[in-house]
Amino acid sequence: MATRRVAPAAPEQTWTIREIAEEFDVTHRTVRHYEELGLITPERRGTTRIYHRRDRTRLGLILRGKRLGFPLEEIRTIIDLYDAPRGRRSQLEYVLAQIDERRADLEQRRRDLEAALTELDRFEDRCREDLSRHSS
Amino acid sequence: MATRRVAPAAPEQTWTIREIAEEFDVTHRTVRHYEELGLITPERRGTTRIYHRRDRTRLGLILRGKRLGFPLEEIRTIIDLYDAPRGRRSQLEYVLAQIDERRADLEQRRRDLEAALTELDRFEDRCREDLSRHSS
DNA sequence: GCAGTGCTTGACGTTGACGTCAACGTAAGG
DNA sequence: CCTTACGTTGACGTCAACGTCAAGCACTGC
Repeated sequence: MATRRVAPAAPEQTWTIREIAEEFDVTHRTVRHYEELGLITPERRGTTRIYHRRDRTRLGLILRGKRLGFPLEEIRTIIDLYDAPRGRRSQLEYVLAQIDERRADLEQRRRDLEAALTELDRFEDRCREDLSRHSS
Repeated sequence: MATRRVAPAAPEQTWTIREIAEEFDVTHRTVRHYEELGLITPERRGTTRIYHRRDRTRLGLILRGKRLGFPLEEIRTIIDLYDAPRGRRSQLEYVLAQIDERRADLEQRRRDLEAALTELDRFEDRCREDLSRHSS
């Protein structure tokens, strides 16, 4: 495998709490709450929080997890999984087992989702039939 | 369309609160809570609650909605939609509009879900690569 | 007839996920 | 130098979704 060339230390872009909060359409209180629970750990310049791309990525994962109905504690274990050490074989196997659990969970949700959409479609068909009878 | 023959008033099966709670693997307190919020309205024989097939169907919808991460109040508006009066044309059109909103919501969740599953797959691939390097 | 067992209604407690102050630090502009 | 804007840390409030008693009725079996 070819070795990658590293960019010459471009001054990485950072964000303030207000900026990422507005960008993701949450309040700064929400962002701080996630930090209290250990879901994001922004850099500190003195006392001020500095957010990097990594933090933005994590915030995106958190909010998607929320839209899917996962509790924050569970979300933490999930995104921590992506950053978990995978050096030793046993660690890797643990991570792979966790992945399987996660997938099973997500696939259950997918089944629920497909069922809900199917029912919704059938219901719409019935309504449209009723509507056409009105017109005739 | 042919008229349907109605079954000769078979003694419809009913359930007690304990029975449906166990069947759906929730506590009776949960079932009562859903009733307090108006999500199910079991028959009353004296003071005792009697659950019919209709209530079981609704409970199933509620729990699926929960697995998909919907709040109970929203779930109520959804399942009420299925029982909403659709006699007048305006009512039908309202219901159809609601259906569209619901579908948009569900499809957003589906996108989130697919994205999460795709990322999980890619992550598993990386882990399996690491693992194979261990073995070599 | 009385003890269980199951069902009932309150009423209060708890947990998760933030909202909402209050009180203060700090860097920039007028 | 003083205001203004944005940042910070507590601490407490709130709302949803139940859990957890307590206390009582109603039928069943012995």
